[in-house]
Amino acid sequence: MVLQKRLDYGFNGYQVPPIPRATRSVRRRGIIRRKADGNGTCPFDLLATVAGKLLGEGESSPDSTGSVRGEEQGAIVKDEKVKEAEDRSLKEKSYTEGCYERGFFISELVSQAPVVNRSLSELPHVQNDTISRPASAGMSSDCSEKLLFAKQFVNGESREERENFSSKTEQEASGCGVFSSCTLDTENDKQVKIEQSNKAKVSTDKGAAISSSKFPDIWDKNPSTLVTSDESVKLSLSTYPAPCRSFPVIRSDVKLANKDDDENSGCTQPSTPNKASGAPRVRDRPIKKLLASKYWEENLKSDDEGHANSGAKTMHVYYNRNIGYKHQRSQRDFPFKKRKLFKCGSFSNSDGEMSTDGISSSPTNDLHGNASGSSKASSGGCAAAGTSVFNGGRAFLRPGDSHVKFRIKSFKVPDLFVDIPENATIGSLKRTVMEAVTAILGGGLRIGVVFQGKKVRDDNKTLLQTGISHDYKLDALGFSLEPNPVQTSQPLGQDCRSCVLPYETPQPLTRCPSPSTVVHTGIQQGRSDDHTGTSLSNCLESDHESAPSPHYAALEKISANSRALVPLTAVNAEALSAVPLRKPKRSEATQRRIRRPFSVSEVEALVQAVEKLGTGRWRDVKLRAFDNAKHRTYVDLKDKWKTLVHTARISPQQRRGEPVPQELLDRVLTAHAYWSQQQAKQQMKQPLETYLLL
DNA sequence: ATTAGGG
DNA sequence: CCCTAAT
Repeated sequence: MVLQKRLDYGFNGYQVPPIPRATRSVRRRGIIRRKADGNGTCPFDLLATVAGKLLGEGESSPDSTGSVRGEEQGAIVKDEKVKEAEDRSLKEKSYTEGCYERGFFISELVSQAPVVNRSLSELPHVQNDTISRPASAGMSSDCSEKLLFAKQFVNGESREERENFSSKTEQEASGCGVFSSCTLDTENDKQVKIEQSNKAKVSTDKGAAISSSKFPDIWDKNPSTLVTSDESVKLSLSTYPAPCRSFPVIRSDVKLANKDDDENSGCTQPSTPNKASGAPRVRDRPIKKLLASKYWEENLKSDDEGHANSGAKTMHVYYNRNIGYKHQRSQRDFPFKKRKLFKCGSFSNSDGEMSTDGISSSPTNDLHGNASGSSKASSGGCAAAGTSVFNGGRAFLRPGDSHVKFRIKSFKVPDLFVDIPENATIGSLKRTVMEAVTAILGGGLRIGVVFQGKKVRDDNKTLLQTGISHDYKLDALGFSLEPNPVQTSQPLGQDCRSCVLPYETPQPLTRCPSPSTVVHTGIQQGRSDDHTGTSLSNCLESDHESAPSPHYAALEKISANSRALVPLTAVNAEALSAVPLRKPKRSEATQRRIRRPFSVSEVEALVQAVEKLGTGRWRDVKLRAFDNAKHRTYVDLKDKWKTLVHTARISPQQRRGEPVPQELLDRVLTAHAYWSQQQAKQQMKQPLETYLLL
């Protein structure tokens, strides 16, 4: 009967009808786990929150299970697969002739071989095994012959997967590409430029190019399988140049700049759509984020003009990425719209300072008065949120004013390590960087205060006692963002205790001028700080997710009057609480995964798999065609199929996105119809059997 | 963990 | 894509 049906259908690619599997020996793999939640345990949660919001939500989801899970797990799974395969072969009973012609299978195996540049000829054992594998005895049904073939097929399949694995691991092991060089402007450059021309025209580093290894187009070679090399590029991101440094320098030379001149730069600019993702060739491979270790370096003193000062110190802190990540997650539920509102996507810093400089001079409106002046700074800060060190600050002093006012110019990003496949899209790269940065901030930050080259550890000291008065020496005060000790596995060498809480200011709509945050990418070997690499802008223009709210610029304000920072702290906390600060609450907040449109190649693979396996076996489909696409879960595949069917039914005019070849859509409809029918049949038989049993 | 469907 | 209910 089944056979008849099948023949009627005339499609010989279908394999077997869905068979309920009582037991699964193979589990998970590539399943995206979300809902990582972490509680803000750091004392400076506030700051972390702020920073996180500034950054906006991190893009990529933690779908990558990491590159570590190579061979070891692979080996395990292999066996399981074989087991399952055999297991299944014994269970599946309704087979149809057409499918089991050896030729068919063999060719299938060949065409589906996940190994990019291999053919069966190179893998004799596979072929042999596939063909000569003896059928296991113990079949009870009368379709032993069919089972035999089925088994062969299944075995072949598992073989295929084995091969898949080995090749994968191989490539994983050796596929560490390297970005050769990138360039971009340094912040210092910008600063200089800005200083020179009041116009604050900043050359963005958008041009930063990743001149690097070719982006192998694996797709072309084997479009039907989603297996690609696992070559990945590891980027070491750090501030440029070299170890991030720069403490903000409080300066008295307040400059006013044309506010509008720089508004067009940076993230407000329309970004080039990330077409790459749609292209079949560019595989949105899981991004392996190896942000395991982060280095926080800071050199004390050195103003943003590039004047290196003496007394430079460097501090390395081992930063636990996982923890940071959790926090990152927890911050993600920040209202998307909010982020959009403020088109502040970059970590740029040049703008704010220059432009507004609305020096809030009024001694009285510490909070509101500053809002105007600081707001801008905030924007700058916001941009820089993902950084570890304040880059610059400005003091606004007024005679007779016992308050010390200043503004943080920017932050710099500490070293980050990113592991990303070569064929990843720029968009994903940006996302990754964003995530890295966010992770840091999410890990909890605290502020360190450096005065005259020394860390001020005593939080109880007053500014006056410390020497920070309205007539303190300029350039003597600095701030730093430091990893939270609570989250840090390694106590910072030079622990700094002092801190200043973030000062939140009402933020008018401002934008970030130029994506100046320079991310320094270098060849990452383990976690050596290699600063020879290149830099990239990590302004995620293409992804509107980069709209941190300027609200949270970690801007501190020091009042010479306030005995200590305590009073201010209270105020700040209060101010913050008034803002949509929902992070602490929804610690388990999850972020919506980034949208990753299926490429034609993927659709092709999906269709092919479904034709063979049918609908309703998404796990198998996943394993079969998307085993290496870690970001595609079976649910995704199912959803995609759903939309594909829908797409196929609507008129071409109504379709959106990357057009799917009509041919594929036709196959979708055909397969869908077929399997729907099968399913219906299955349903029919069910009650019948039940009836017979009774 | 998977599947199926609605949102 | 997300979320859930039901397996």
